Amino acid sequence: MQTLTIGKLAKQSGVGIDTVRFYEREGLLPKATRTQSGYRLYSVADVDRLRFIRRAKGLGFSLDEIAELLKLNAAQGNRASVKKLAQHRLSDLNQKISEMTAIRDALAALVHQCSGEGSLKGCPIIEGVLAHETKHCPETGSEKRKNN
Amino acid sequence: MQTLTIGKLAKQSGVGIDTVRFYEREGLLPKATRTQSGYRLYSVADVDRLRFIRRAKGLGFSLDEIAELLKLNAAQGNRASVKKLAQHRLSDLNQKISEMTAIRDALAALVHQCSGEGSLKGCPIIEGVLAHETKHCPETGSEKRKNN
DNA sequence: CTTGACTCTAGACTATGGTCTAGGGTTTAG
DNA sequence: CTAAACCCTAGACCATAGTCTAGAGTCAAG
Repeated sequence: MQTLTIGKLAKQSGVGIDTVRFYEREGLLPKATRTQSGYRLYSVADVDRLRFIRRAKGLGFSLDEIAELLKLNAAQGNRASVKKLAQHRLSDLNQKISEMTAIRDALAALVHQCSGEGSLKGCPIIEGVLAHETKHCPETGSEKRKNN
Repeated sequence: MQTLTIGKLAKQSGVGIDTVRFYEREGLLPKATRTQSGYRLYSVADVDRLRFIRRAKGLGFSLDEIAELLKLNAAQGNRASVKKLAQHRLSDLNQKISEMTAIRDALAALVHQCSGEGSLKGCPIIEGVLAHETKHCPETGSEKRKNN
């Protein structure tokens, strides 16, 4: 079984060297075995693991969620827990998509109304942003502990 | 014309006090006039400005973009530039929405295939993430300057 | 005049996901 | 043997958008 240095691993899995070390620190990759001089050694299984991480990231999983997925996998977890995680991600995605779509539609309407000519006085886009009632302000993030 | 202290301004515009100061530092609000003892003083125009910022943020503009919008407004910019900015945001949004939708569909298919029962061996979600070819990996952010 | 509410500053800290630097040691090709 | 290319560590730094802290000054009410 051939072993890889960190540079080869990084190249083969399409991430940066620093990223590999970062993932190790964060627990997404197990501590690598080392040569007597301290160099990390990897196997092709690690290439797969890194690719898994990349793809899961591509599916919008956060590193924390990916760690959980990998843990479930390693611990011979059951499908129910994996499915739950994936469903959670799915509804999160649906939520975000509908929020963004609402925003997109509001902005598109404004852009559509704007001739693109003349001064800013009465520009529908500027006015539109000024005029909007709080409808289009999804969580502004300032509802927690205002003015101390 | 009545003036407001920072606390009143923050309350009336629905942001935190620290946020007001932060926006001033970042150039989204002009340097406030001060009392002789150094307290910031604001007018109702500043309430409008802050509300503008909130709403633009709600429309997905970044603080940098909002600063640009405000600058255009202040500089009596023309509609063409505002429209350009808004269109840029719009296509950005459309791009993100379609990426997220593709991801959502891929994940939904995986979840749909998974019974939610049994061990992880052969779980369609895990296998799905492992099997995916690079199709569903939009910019992974590691194409810039890999392995130094 | 004191107390509490309010404000000031600079700078540290949060979360996310890395990326880069300095100052070394190691390995490999010529 | 030497130089390039590679690897190591700890810790700083990036962007984003704030949030919080410490220590001090100010303002209004009782």
